[in-house]
Amino acid sequence: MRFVRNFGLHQPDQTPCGQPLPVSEAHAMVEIAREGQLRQVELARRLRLEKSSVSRLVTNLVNRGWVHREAAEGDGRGVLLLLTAAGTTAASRQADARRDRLTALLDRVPDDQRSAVVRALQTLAEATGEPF
Amino acid sequence: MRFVRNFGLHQPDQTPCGQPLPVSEAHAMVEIAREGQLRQVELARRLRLEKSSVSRLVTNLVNRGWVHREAAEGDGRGVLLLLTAAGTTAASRQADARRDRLTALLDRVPDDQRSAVVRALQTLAEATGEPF
DNA sequence: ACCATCTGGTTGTACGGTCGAACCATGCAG
DNA sequence: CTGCATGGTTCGACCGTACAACCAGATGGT
Repeated sequence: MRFVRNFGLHQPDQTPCGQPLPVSEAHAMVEIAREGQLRQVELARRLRLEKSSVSRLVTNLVNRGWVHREAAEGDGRGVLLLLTAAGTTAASRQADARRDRLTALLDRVPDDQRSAVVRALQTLAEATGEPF
Repeated sequence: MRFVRNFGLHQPDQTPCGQPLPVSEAHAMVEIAREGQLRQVELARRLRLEKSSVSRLVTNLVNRGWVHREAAEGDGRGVLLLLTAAGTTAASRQADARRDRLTALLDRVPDDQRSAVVRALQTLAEATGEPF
């Protein structure tokens, strides 16, 4: 709880890393950038959002010129998401901001605990991987 | 990011611990319960919220019958927050839910890493204690 | 003692993220 | 072919938050 508050995770309309970007959009960018291309339904699954929310979210990203919607091959219903050139640039800029912010954070934890903290967060992410 | 999503921290209108309660209200209850009494301005500082948001938030808690507003002694402007009897009950119920949820989460991390995870989160909370 | 300034709270307004439901089109199995 | 499931979109509503304007009580300098 303290970490959520202190880190600014309670305000969904801006990144804790200083980017003027809603948290969910930033997360979406990370997922799409990581995979190169992503089905919209898969994005919803990863972000734990309803498909309607994702539809809007993606529309926002498209309006920013970062994402391109494309028909998924082999399934006439699906939508495939890809980063535009501008999107790739934006994603790496955001990654930089994230890295800066996280190193600034880690600078404030004792040296001998840094790796433990990082490992702990990975462990937590895995532990929450599937509903419990 | 994965942890935030998986744990459900991205939806502010319900607790990740299953309580039908906005996250910020739950956090407020924790703070008030911990201190016994709390100045509203101090609650805003801890929750990292604007005073206007806190004013509304507290009004909600009052409407639930959980919190009692009282004039702060020694300062005619201030408001002192106290839990009602119902509020104390609710707080402990929420604490139970939180404990259950967190032990369920910890059950999914390897035994030899549990204490490390808990310690890491404490470290992170401290590291973000003051703006950086 | 007075006035300007600061501080704590409240209210009005606007914004935006999320969900659920209704709807449509496409895939799929019987 | 028919019924059901799946992927997306749009609509409506809800609610948490910030910012600005405002008020009242506190504070410090002259």
